[in-house]
Amino acid sequence: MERRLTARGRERRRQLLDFAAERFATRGYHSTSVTDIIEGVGVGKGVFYWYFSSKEELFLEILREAMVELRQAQQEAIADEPDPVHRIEVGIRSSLVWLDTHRNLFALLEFAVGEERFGPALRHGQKIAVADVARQVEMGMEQGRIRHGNPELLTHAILGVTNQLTRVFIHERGGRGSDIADDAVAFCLGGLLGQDKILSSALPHTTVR
Amino acid sequence: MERRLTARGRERRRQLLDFAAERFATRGYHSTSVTDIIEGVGVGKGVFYWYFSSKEELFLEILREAMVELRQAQQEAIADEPDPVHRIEVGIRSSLVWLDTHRNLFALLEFAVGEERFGPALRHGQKIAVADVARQVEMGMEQGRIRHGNPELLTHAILGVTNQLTRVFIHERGGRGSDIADDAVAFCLGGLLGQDKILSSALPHTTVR
Amino acid sequence: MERRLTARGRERRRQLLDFAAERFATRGYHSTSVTDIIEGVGVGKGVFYWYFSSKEELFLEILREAMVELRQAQQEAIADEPDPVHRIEVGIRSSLVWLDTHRNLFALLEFAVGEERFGPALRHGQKIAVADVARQVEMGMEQGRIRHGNPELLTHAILGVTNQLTRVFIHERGGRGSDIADDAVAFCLGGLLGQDKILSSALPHTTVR
Amino acid sequence: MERRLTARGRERRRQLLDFAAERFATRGYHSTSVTDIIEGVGVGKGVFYWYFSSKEELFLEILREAMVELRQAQQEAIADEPDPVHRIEVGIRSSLVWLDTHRNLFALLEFAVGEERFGPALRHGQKIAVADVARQVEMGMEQGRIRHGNPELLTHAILGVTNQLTRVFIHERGGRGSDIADDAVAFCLGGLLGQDKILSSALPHTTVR
DNA sequence: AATGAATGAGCGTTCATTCAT
DNA sequence: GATGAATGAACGCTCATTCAT
Repeated sequence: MERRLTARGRERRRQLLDFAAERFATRGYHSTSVTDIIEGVGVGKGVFYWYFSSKEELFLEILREAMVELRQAQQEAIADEPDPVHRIEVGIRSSLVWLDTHRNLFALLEFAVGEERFGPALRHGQKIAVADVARQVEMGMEQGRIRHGNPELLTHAILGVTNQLTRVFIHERGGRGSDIADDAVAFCLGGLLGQDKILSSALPHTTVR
Repeated sequence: MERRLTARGRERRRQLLDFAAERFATRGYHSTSVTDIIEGVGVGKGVFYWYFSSKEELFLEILREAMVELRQAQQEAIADEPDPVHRIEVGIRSSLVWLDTHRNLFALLEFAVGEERFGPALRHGQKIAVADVARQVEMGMEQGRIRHGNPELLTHAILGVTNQLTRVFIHERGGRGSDIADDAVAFCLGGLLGQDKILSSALPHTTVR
Repeated sequence: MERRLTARGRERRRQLLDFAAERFATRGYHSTSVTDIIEGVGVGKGVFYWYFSSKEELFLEILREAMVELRQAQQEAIADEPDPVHRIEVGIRSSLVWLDTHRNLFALLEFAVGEERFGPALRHGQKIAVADVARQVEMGMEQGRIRHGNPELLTHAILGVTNQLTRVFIHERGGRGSDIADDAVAFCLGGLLGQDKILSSALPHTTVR
Repeated sequence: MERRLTARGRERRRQLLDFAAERFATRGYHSTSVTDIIEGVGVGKGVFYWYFSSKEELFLEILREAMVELRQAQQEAIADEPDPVHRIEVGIRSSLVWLDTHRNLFALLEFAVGEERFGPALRHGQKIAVADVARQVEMGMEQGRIRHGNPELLTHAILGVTNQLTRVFIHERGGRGSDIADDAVAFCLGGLLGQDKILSSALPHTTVR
């Protein structure tokens, strides 16, 4: 599959990638057949397998590209920020904006989470993204700005917030990323900075079934 | 499908439901065929279609049951709690415990999120669960215990945290729900109670690409 | 694939087996598609895969049956013969007769020889058949009726003669097995009984490029 | 296809022929794609179709060359032999040696036997080879050295012996051609020279099912 | 003489669903 | 209630061949 492509070839590949991403996002991976894709692009079956070794590989390629792009957006956004807490905030905001402008890719990421096959690739990408943020969290802790805790876990909590808000308020309800950014940031920073005393589990009457 | 079932019939139905849930969770929805299920239970094809009109309906049934059970667990847990903030905390803890003891069902919920077909049913169930919690959040606001904001959005933020932590620390890494409960609660309550001043977006140099 | 079949099922299976054997023999394995077979029998695709796990398995099944049948014919033919040399002769004759009445199966065996995939099954079957004959050859040697030599090699020589004569005079030219039986037997017995002195390689002027 | 080739062109053609022969022999005709061949040689698709009109034609070309070479080896070997029986013996020996040193081509011949498409070409080549030997057999009969019979049939019997021994002892078991030559010659000459009296079919109790 | 891109019929196989018994 | 058999559309994929450059 290490194929040297001409300019025309790269263009075709892009066409397939873009059309497929759109289809996968709107119709789902399983409901989108290779035939759908090549008919949509207007080429023969062979073309598809000239550029991709399988439907699965195509999907993985889209997934990888999406994760790389999202990370780049985050990196560029925080590049000029020296303060770790600001960096986290700016990272959250830039993520929401990117996920807003690339809604179809968010749908793909959502789908991939629930699929055994794509889990590894997704976890790999997420590991990198999480490490980026966790480093800021750790720095914040060292500076006494963020309460003591497990940086990785806190990072996942942030990720959970941004993903869920994106899913519900942007993806399902068609809202704008910038509209929920303030709330997302407020909740996450509250979760990071908040004091331990708010934890009520010390109270004697708390029980869990 | 409104079928009056005998005791034996209900048992058969249960068998199919349980076996299918296990298979769907471990092997995935698409990789589990109706044939797999009926062979696993040891019955003929006709039996399957006697109890369920389609594979999809079977899955939806499992999904509905799971969501009802999760809600029941939460309701029972908070029944004795008068304080809204405590209720939220207890709700988070009971969710994590339930998701821990029903890992296979969590996998199903995860899968369903990414599938166009099961989105509506999932959103319907989630709507109810969210309304439950949002009521507590609202009450907390009225009592001045929780900072002002959109209760539904805050509830989704909580949901995002619990789901993500469950996915990563319980489902992927095989941890125990009770081990991450303190962190989840601390983050969420911090996010709910934290003051607005922590929001740094007021600072002049903050920009988002 | 260990499927309990009803009478009707066994009949269907037989239909598929017989039709496929005929097609494979006349048109070749690769040129006969699963679609050809099911259309020929007049059933749906699913039926094929209900009875056979793959086209390859179907072919192997036909192959196995053929080899078992051929061996049975030989065994029955020599059952009443006490003399090893007579047994060999009768074995040759019965083989030719069987290959004559089952020309399509001979074509399949011929094809299978040249195919990597079916080699093992074929060699397994041939091993058994060869062992049967080699035992007679050995006995003949012990009785001083057959010249000393490697029984297995001599058996393969016999096999080579019968196969080649079948291929050319029965299969290609449509002759009758009984018509060439005398010649085949004469040649093979000559090869088995002939004295060593006929080997001229001792002569000084014999050279091989 | 009657193309006037430059020296470089002939070289390319040879490269394709040799590489393809090797592949066909080791991987099989159907499992070797045109793409495999051109990638193995390191040229583009167009090159292939510049030298050969189809994959089938390429195979036929390899087949023809192999048969011509084998015949040449035999002819050269017997050139200095005046005695027909010696000629047959030397022919058998030289065949075994050639098939030993060209094992991959033997595999191709074996494959071609079972394929409808290549049968005619193979039969044509074999016809020539058989005629060569049959002439010697006939001469041997005229000289009273070989028992009376159908020269062509006896030639095919010889062919059957050499082919089967080559297949089993050289091709399958990796033995050396010269090691089985004595046995092959002994068996064949025995078959040719042996008296009619060894034919036991005259005995009253011989029956064939 | 040579290339990479494109074609598209055809392949073997799967599987949710229906049917006859 | 239950069975095994049957259906057939659809799938992902292959590959000999052709084409434009």
